[in-house]
Amino acid sequence: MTPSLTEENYLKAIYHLGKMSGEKVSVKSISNALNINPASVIDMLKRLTDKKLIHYDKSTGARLTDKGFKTAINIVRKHRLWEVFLQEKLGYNWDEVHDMAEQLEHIKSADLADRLDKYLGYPEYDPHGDPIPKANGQEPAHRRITLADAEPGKSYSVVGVKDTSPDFLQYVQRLQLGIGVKVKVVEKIGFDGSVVLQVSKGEKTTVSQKFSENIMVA
Amino acid sequence: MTPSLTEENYLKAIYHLGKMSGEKVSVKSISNALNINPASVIDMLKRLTDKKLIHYDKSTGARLTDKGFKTAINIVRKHRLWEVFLQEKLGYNWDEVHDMAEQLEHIKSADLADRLDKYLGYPEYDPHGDPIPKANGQEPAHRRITLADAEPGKSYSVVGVKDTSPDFLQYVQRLQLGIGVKVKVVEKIGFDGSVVLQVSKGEKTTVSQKFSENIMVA
DNA sequence: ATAAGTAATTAGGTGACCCTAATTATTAGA
DNA sequence: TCTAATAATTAGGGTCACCTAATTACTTAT
Repeated sequence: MTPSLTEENYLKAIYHLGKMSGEKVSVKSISNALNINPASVIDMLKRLTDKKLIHYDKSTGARLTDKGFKTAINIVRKHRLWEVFLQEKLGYNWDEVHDMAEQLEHIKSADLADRLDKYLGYPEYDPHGDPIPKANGQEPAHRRITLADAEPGKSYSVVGVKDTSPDFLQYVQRLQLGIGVKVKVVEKIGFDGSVVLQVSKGEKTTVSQKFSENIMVA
Repeated sequence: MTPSLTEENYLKAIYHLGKMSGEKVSVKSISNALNINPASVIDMLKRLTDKKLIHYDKSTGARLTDKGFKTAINIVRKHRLWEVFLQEKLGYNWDEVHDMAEQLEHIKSADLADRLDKYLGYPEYDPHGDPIPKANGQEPAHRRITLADAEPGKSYSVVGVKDTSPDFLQYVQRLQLGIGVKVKVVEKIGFDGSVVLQVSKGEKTTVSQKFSENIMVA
């Protein structure tokens, strides 16, 4: 049976949580990510287990099976392709595409993603700088660090963000930190981890550690 | 409250049924159109009535309220715009776009349809020859008759189809009856209503009355 | 006018997904 | 180590959107 929209969202969440922190994907973390009550999450984990899309064990958390992984990576692929479409073809901004892509990623069709991929010229990254998985499920390698881990004195290119909340994305835009924008790390303040930046030959700005941890650079 | 996906599908069905036959939209007709049990249809008609999206009365059938009409026409608009996109931009065939558009029409966004419309160059008709409602809800007028009502001896242009089942659409393609294709009505058989056609200077073919009732020409 | 068919409706379920409240495990701090 | 906090789970519901079976209301043909 093809997974329901809701099941797809759980699989995607488990995929993201599993890769972002090597740690176990707990009921709590899923509950937080999807804003769903822990009791309901347990419900769903049972169903996903029955459908052999995940393995679940209290102590090790949830892990995607092969089948579950294929489903999840496919959704991620579609999400990111649609994001590229919305930005490149329809002219949306960086911070406007997420919600629509969240819906578009669930469109079912044998080859829509592949056609879209071709139409867009086989893009490697989405507007947030995240790599777009290939049709075969392979995710292009990408070596990225956050601004928090960047070396003072060096220059980097912005390749993406971690946080995707409107608040954050709007602040990012105000700082002119688009994809591909050059950023020089002037200094790191030891006291609180703040980072002093120079954005594309402009003035110096200081951002918090929390902020810097959410900007991906390469 | 914004209507659920299911509610949207009911509204769309009521819209189509209401316009195709000036007759009343009965429980039975909705049940047939959506392949849903009459009892369930009643359920839903109650809910749609509560939400003031339709008026329902056994003797007059279901009718869309202003609010319901706006919702329905918007879905139709999105459906047809997406069909154009799938054919024009992604290279799908006439008979492949329906199922995907059926899903895409439910994507929620303040201005996605308008951006798509602009991107596609404000098309007037979708690949089936059906008119695309404008953003303000106005449907471009179009004078079309079915092949069954066409006059023997005259030539017409195919502008669309009524049926959208794969079986039908594939047969249409086999007969080379694309949008804009010229068709000469050679003769009508009185006995069973069959129609003898000549498709774009090709050979003569005979089609059933049932078939001819589903081909729109102008 | 009445019987037979068809349409509409009611009653009583079901499964998917969600919730709250209560309970049991687990983990961490004094 | 024992207690307090946190996480996981169970029990019991709720809503949406569907179903079957039974009943009631129309229509139509004789």
